[in-house]
Amino acid sequence: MTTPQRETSDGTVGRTLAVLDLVAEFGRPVRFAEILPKAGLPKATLYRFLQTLARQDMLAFDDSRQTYAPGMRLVRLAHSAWAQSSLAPVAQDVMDHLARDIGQTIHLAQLDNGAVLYVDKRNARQPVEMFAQSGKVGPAYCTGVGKAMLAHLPEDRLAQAISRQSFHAHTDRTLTTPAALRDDLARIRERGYALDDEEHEVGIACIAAPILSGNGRVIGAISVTTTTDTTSRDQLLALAGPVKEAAAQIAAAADTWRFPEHKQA
Amino acid sequence: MTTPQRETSDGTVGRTLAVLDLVAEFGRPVRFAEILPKAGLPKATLYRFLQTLARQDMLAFDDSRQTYAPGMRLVRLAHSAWAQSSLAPVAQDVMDHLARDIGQTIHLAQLDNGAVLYVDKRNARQPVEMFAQSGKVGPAYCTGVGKAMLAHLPEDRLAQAISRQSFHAHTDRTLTTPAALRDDLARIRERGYALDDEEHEVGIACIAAPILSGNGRVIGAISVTTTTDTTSRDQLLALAGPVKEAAAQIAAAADTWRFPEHKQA
DNA sequence: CCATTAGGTTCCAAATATTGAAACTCAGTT
DNA sequence: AACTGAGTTTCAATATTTGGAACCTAATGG
Repeated sequence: MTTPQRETSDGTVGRTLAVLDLVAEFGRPVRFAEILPKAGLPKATLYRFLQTLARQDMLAFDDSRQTYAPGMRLVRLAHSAWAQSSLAPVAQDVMDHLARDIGQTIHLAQLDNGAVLYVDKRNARQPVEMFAQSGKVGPAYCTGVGKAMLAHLPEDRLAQAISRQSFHAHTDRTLTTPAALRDDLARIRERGYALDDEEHEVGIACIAAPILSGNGRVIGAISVTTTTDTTSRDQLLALAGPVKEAAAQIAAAADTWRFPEHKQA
Repeated sequence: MTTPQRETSDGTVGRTLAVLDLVAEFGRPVRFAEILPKAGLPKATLYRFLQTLARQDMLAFDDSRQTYAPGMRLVRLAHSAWAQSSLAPVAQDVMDHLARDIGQTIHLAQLDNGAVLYVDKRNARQPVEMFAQSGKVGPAYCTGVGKAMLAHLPEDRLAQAISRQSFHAHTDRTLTTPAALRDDLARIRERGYALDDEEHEVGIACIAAPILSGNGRVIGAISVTTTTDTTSRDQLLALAGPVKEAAAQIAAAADTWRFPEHKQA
């Protein structure tokens, strides 16, 4: 039906998963009473949902503190998701090479509900930061990877994505209107790369390129991040080539990619 | 009702999540027909479950190939889980130090349903392997971290965990009986560290220490992995000190750990 | 020290969503 | 043209979910 209501979610499963999201959003262990008002569910119902999620190990309940936090089953499942549904495994080699070649922090991201979902990363120096970065979400309208992806979205999906942006002025260079953003997106399409010139964080700039599949759909983006005090704008722009090249390689790899055969006894 | 059928799991949510696990276990995109026999559910029911999961972005459905794979929402959620329910954030500094000091691959793991769940890792050299390692599960009976944790489980939970082990002889040194394992666990308790001397993979040895909370419960384990052709047994044993030390530090950090305060406008 | 409240938990009849056998659709075969 | 296998939809029967209200505790405070 054309009921533009919020047909929020389907069935018990949907409602329960919404609660899971809610708990995850807190970013810290939460108590029943903190969730209740935000959930908009009757006490008894929320209670049952939390119980179920906890029994299912989707949430971990801390007896002593009486708090709920996302459970380890999610980590297990996500490993699977990351390994088979993300661009990360396919892009691994390209990421390694690019990281070695230019020695800067690089990110691999995908678009997820209008937001940027980072799926892999290489740090300039440090050993890792793992998951600490993979799985993280960020805004699309003010990051290099975000804009690179938005720029190549078909109009309907773009409109939808834009409507979900919050347009918070993180810095005084942040684009804060759909119009300004659309202008930039047009430029990005022409150049083939996106710039985030301190739009998200002061002192941080990055250059990003979209990863386009054979049929022209955006399937992700890759970016190099630098600090303005160690890297000039020209130096950053000089990276456009390598970044676009890497994006193209990942795209090619993704088109070829077939799942490695598995078999278990 | 008094139909003591298979009350396998709770409600629709439980049954749906079981299907999610099932899909994840395949380790590759799967088609409806492949899932059906393993699910033990009526066609229509399985179909609805998959639909729901896909709509919820817990599964990604590939239109062209008609396959289901774990979805990106899991990656988002897992980030949250990892950041707040795992030992990883607390152990970060200790991991970094240990990695720097001994320059070998180190793992941080937790026990999850009788299996080892790796939650963090530092590679000897390479930039990363990310998620590729975090979220991975492995056997408990033949890995250093696994045995270190089993050794400190209270009897009831140990018995339960042991009953879940598959005791596959990965190498000719693998302990393949509960009795042999229990012997080793006793030794581990005495020494304070566990050894995996090519029990899981030929040419790979590791030394691991349990991470015990203030009240004596195992909350995880940490290990150093080496290859037998670059490191002698004595050299490996010499790492017992640093590993135990690191474990103790993580334990201490975990006991102190309070969640950093958050607030959003 | 009892009264009061706030955070949790349990009940249970009514309302609803789930169930799954069967029928159906849409390729690809034979 | 009839068949087959994979995937999708239907729909009445029925098991599940629902949530208001009662019920437990600790805590809090007067």
